[in-house]
Amino acid sequence: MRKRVNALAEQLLETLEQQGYRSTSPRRAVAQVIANQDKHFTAENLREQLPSLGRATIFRSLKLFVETGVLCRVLLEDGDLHYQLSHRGHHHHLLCVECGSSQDLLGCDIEELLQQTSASHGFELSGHWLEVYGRCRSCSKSESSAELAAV
Amino acid sequence: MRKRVNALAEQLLETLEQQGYRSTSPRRAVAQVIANQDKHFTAENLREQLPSLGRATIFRSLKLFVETGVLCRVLLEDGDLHYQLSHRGHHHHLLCVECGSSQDLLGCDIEELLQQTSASHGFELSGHWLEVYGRCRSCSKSESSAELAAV
DNA sequence: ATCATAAAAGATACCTGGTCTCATTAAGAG
DNA sequence: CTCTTAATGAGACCAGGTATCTTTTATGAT
Ligand SMILES: [Mn+2]
Ligand SMILES: [Mn+2]
Ligand SMILES: [Zn+2]
Ligand SMILES: [Zn+2]
Repeated sequence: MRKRVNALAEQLLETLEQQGYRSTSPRRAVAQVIANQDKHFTAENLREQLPSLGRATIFRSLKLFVETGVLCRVLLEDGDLHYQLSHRGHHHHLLCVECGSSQDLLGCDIEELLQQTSASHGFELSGHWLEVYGRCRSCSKSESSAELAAV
Repeated sequence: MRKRVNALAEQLLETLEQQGYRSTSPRRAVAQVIANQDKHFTAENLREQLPSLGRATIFRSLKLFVETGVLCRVLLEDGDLHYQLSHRGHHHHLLCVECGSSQDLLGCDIEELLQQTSASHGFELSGHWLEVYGRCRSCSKSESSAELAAV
């Protein structure tokens, strides 16, 4: 599994290089860490794991990885902004309000619905932002077991 | 028109009172100002218009008006958070990226679509956040005229 | 009308997440 | 290997918002 992670980290760097950015050692370190992350994380989380990097560098590389499509931003229900490895291209997230896990919603089937609704308001659609909140499978499962136990 | 605004402002305050909050003079001032606003605005805008109020009071009353359903938050495409008089109940916004105007989208017809999609991922939907970006009727009109003119 | 009490205000310190500046370092193309 | 330019790190700064504490004020009970 370690090997896989390194492979992923290298892939992320390649994406940068392909877009003309240098592969510096801070960026390699950041790529390592985000490849290891299995949940969405904050800039602060990243900083804790890379205390030797300058703070500005952390923010700069986050921004860069977002711009190059490696990371995406995730808006939590409480308004907090997190980052997460991105499936390239437009997609949305199912965010579990219980355990904080997130699942990607790949096909964006609301686009055409939105298109219609917008048009009917004389509005020329150019984009949208959607986050979906709820309970993931395992959390709703354990909640129902808890309910049973409580009876 | 001034009379109407006052009527609106009073309505906003009544909403607070009905929910057990006191009608204080800072809150009356804030209600006046937000009733006068015809676009979404920031905490800072509010502060400029009410320089005599304490900064914390501005933020506290914004929060309160949001909680009581008088204001809603609007997430701009660049990530900025604005406030705006709210239609009560769940709704979304059509935000013009050109002129910054916003239009409410009242019927939330994506709910059932989302419900299905979530269910198919084993996800128990509890809420969502959606903002729609594009060009409003008058902006797309003037853009097409500009195009014609440029030929 | 007065009073007691709890809520709210205001000043101000603090916090989080992020940008700017500027001097220094290091990729990487030639 | 050298040169150029991008990138880094330190640190000041900024925006938006919260916490703490003391003083003020709205409101319900007398
Ligand atoms: Mn994503
Ligand atoms: Mn709204
Ligand atoms: Zn969960
Ligand atoms: Zn417009």
